[in-house]
Amino acid sequence: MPNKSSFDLLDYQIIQELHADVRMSSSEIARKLNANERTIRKRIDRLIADEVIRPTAVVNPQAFGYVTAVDIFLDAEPDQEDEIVKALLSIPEVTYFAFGLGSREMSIEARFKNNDDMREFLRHGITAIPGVLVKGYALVPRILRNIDEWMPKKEDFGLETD
Amino acid sequence: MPNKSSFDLLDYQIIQELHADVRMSSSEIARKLNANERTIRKRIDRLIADEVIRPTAVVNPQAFGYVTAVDIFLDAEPDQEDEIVKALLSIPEVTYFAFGLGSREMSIEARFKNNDDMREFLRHGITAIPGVLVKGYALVPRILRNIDEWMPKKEDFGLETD
DNA sequence: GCTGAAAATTATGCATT
DNA sequence: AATGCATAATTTTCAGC
Repeated sequence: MPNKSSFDLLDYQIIQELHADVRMSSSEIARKLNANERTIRKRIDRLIADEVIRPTAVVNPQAFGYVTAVDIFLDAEPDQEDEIVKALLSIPEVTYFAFGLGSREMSIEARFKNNDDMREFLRHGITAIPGVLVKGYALVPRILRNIDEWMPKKEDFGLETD
Repeated sequence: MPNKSSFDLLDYQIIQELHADVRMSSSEIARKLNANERTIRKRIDRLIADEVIRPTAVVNPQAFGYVTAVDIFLDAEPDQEDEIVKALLSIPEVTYFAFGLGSREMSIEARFKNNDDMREFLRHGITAIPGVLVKGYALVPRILRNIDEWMPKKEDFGLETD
């Protein structure tokens, strides 16, 4: 079956390199991949412009003392969805925020420096938002992988597996 | 109350700039912050060495056709924890993986290109791992924030709020 | 821990295929 | 879409404060 992916081997290799070290210079990538520096740069620019990759500095919450994480499952009043979304996104402790299937379902992950802060948030922080009900929550003692560590498969670039 | 944060205003500003655009040159950051380029570079190197920030290219699953996400809650046989962790981390579709409170509890988030792939994973992919039981799962139609977008508060740098 | 100055490296703009 | 070339900008190295 022919693959009509819009990416090729060079894209795959560039993304691999940038994923491992986004500060690597285009010249060095070009050297490693036996390609022209100008070509590499244009590819990188296009990958960024097309929002295929987003170069950023991911901040480690633990370095700032945020050692506790909790997943919170919410029931949100549909009439106030816009306000609720806005309120949740404005909370700095919220590190993840997603909609569930039903129009009322939302889930967040939040980080805290200690159990008191977490408890305070669960009891007074989150419930202070009008239209929000905490359906349940679960402590998350250890996170082993996050989206920023994700990489597509080789096949996603229209390439055969090794 | 005096704050004994190990970070200062300059660190805060540097992280802000890099978070917004990690490709920004040290020279440009220095210009924006009225600091010396050498100073900025050393600060950046230290922030990276101390694992406060991790410069990377976050890959957008949607750009590769991964349009569906599902949260899966697992019951894992404690005796086989090591093997299960290894197996889960080796699955490319898994974009999030965390332990729950109990020694048996794990949760993952996985991405798929379509519902068939997701269903296949739920019915045969995940359950093929010895010692793993799917307790439940929930579709995630839309994700509004992820950890890579997180930034500490100004107070976390030992600074007053505006 | 911060800064200076020269050398090496890299990025950019323009043109060509 | 990829590349060569000249110029501008940045990073690096070594040093001193």
